[in-house]
Order: sequence, then structure tokens, then C-alpha cells
Amino acid sequence: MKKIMLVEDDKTIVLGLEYFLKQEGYDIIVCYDVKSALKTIETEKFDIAILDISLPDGNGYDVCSAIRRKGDVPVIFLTACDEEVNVVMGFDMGADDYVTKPFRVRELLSRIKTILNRAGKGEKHKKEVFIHNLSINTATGKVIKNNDEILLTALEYRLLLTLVNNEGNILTRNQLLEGIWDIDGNFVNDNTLTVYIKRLRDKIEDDPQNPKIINTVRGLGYRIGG
Amino acid sequence: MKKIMLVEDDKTIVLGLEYFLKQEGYDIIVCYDVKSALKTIETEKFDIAILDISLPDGNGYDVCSAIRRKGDVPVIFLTACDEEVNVVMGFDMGADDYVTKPFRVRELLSRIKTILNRAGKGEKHKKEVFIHNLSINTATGKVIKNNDEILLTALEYRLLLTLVNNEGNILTRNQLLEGIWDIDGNFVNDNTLTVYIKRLRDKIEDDPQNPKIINTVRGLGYRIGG
DNA sequence: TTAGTATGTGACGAATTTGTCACGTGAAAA
DNA sequence: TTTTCACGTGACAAATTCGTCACATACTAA
Repeated sequence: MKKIMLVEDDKTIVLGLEYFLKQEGYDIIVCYDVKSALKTIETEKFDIAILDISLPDGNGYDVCSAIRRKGDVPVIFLTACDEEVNVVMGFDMGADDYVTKPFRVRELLSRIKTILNRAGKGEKHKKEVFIHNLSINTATGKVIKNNDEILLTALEYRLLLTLVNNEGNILTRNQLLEGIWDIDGNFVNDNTLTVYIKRLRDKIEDDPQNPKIINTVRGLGYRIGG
Repeated sequence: MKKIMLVEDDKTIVLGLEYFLKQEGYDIIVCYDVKSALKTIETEKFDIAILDISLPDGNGYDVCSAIRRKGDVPVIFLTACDEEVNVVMGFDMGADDYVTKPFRVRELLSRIKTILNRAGKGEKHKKEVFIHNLSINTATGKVIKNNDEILLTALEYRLLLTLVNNEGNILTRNQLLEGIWDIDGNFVNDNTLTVYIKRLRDKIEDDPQNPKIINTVRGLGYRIGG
């Protein structure tokens, strides 16, 4: 269940939001002032923070800063209509969104959903890539083919990553050479790439003579997928 | 320069926005109806789309769908105050934000900036990790220290990744051994890990004798960060 | 078909990586 | 203090990687 920290001193708003968001299946932690919010940041974990800007003992910007120092939890500001100037400041402080009071509760909910979705997608994207019977885990640096781990050398791994990160696109020989052998501008023999492609194919392809993963595009370069 | 597609039939708004956003250094493509918007989507590249919901020959949702089918360009909806119900629909369609008319131009600008920033950060987040003066790019497999590329061997790179992916947590010697040398359950000499830690430190630390990046936690293991 | 060009392949020495050893060092327990 | 144990360090041989070569093969254009 996703947990929301709500920092707001207006009891009416708190009661309304608390009720509505709980209905929607969220877990709510309420703080009525900056002091207790800062304490909560230290002791509790939450997935998103909703901060009122004007609070009895300070303002929401300070709370936002504290959250930013701790980690990467998204923040939505609540702001009165006449605080327009601060909107820009809020965004500059790393707010993910803001909602002006009086606001429609469904609107706030939409924004929460969008932001939580976005955060989730970002996470998912960065770990494992699958191509044919190959799995590349960029978090561990391991490459698995048919459940067997393959040991790639540093440069073979880089070559594979470069191709995979441009899945579906042709990479020219020069692009690959620059992407992998660009140390100090010392370039290597053009044939070196051909040899590395072969070595990589020998390791990752089921039938290296009939490559299915790394395709040669004659006259242009190489391509994975597409 | 960032390019914005603006789809809006109200000429007053278009003129105002066009002027203001150009002042801010953006490149603007204007479409006055759905038909030309769909055409623009096919022929032009842009970084963000601002869509009015009600258009003379259809609505902004259709334009949004078309954009989503093509790629992952962020979308901001412009909506009249009385179109509340559609707000939820807009978010559900994958809108990144929406702004109600009449809106303050600076507010729209803030949102544009936030979203463009987020898009940029989102990209980075999944690729690059920064620790002290070290940058690890898991998309290219490159490790940079003070702007100089460091060549790590396959196992050194894995060891570094394992530690970085558990930033702030202590990893025991066994956890590290299992994480890196678990091929066929053939384990290596325990001292091997110590030696690899040293080799890694020699490459990445400014002062390998006083390691700041990889910390030894005596009796427990090693830790990066925290 | 033939010449010309692009890509594939086996082999090779130099360089690097890899795993281990023996020993050095420094912190904690007795 | 002394002992003990965990970790650090330099050196070493075997294995592997790296870049290159010479040659083989396959596609393309005339």
C-alpha cells in the first residue's frame, strides 16, 4: 500500500483529504506543522508528500528541502491562489507538482496517481534487458544465455550494451568504435570491431554462423533487434 | 534548443504564448486544429506538447493518443475551468500535467520547465550513478573519475556495481563473493576479495590508503556511501 | 562473370587479468 | 602488554584479453 505524508494545518482540509485518500486505498500520515513533519521525515518512510506552503511554525519549502536531502520522494505543494510568486520557487525547489487551494479532491488524486506511476516506471526501466534468449542485467553486469551465465570481457560487454541501448537502430562502425574505443582519441584498427563482433557472437549466439541477435547491415553497420 | 508543439485554436492565446515562450528561448510549432497537429506529429520532432482540449475539428485527447503511440513526449493539457471531469480523463490518457484557462503564463512556463527537467532526470537516473568524484554509467559500462575514464576489468566493474547497488548497506565478504564469483558454485579463495577491493581502490580512490568511496567495516564487510 | 569492396575468421605476440601466496599492518581481545 | 585475528599489500605464474595481421568469404555493381 502506498503511504502519503500530508503536512497541512487546516483541520477541515486534513479531515476531508484523509477520508478521501483512505477510501482510495492510501495510507496517510498527517503532520500539522513543520516541526512534526521534520520528525516524521526522519522516522517514517512514505511514497509521496503533500505539503501546504504556509504552516503555523514555518513553511512547506523547508519541509521540501528536508525531504530532498533524505531521498527522492516526490512532493506536491498545496498553495493558496494568491501565492502565485511562490509557485515558481516551489518548482525550483524540486517540487513535482502543485495544486492551488481551493482544489478539487479528484484533481489532487489524479496528480498523485500520475506521479506515483511515473516514479514506478522510472525504477522498472533501469534493470534488466531481454533480447532473444539473452538477459542483460545492467545492475549486476551479468549476462545470461539460456540460464547459463556468460563471461564477457569488459569491451565485449560494452559493445553489447551499446548495441542493446540502441535496439532496433543501426549503429555504424564508426559509432561503435567511438562509443567503445574513444580513450584519448586513440582509435584502433577498423577490423578490430569486426573481430569483436565475431567474438561476441561466438559467446552469445546459439549459432554464431547464423547470427540472430547481432545483425549485420551491409554497408551501414550492425543492429540488435528491430 | 527545446521545441514545443502548441495546439490551440484561440489566436489570442497562441500569439501571447508564442511571444512569451520564444522570449524564454523555446522553439514553437503552432497547430490550430487536430488535423494539422496529427500531421505535425508525423513530420516533426518536439520535446513537449501543449494541447488545448476543445479544438474546432475534434479534441486534444485524440492528439494526445497519437503522441503516445509515437513515443514518450510529455503532454500538458490546457482546459477551461468548467471541464473538470475531463481532468481525470486527461491524466488517465498519460498527460503529464494540465493547466486551467485562464492561466498565468509564468505558471505554464514553470510546469514546462519541471516536466522537461524531469524527463531529463528520468533518463539520467536509470543510467548514471554518482558517488563522490566517480560516475558510473551502466548504460555504456563506463566509469569516470574526475573527468578521466577509468578502465575496470569485468570483475572489478561487477564488484563496484554490487557495492553501488547497495549504497549505504554493508555487504559481507560472502555476499560479495556469491554476487561475483558464483559461477557453478566454484568459489574462490577468500583473500581474492580483499585483493580485488584493493585493486578497485587503487583505480577509483584519490588516496587508496585512505579510501573514501569503499569503506571497510571491520568484522562485517564493505560498504559504499552511507 | 568479374572486379571491387565489405565482412568473417583463425592465428599470433604483447599486454592485462586472474587467483593465489607469503608477508605486512593495525585493531581488538586477553 | 601481548596475542590474535581481520584486512592490506606486493609479487607471481597461468589464463585470458587485446589489437593486429593475413587470408577467406560473401555481397554488389558494372
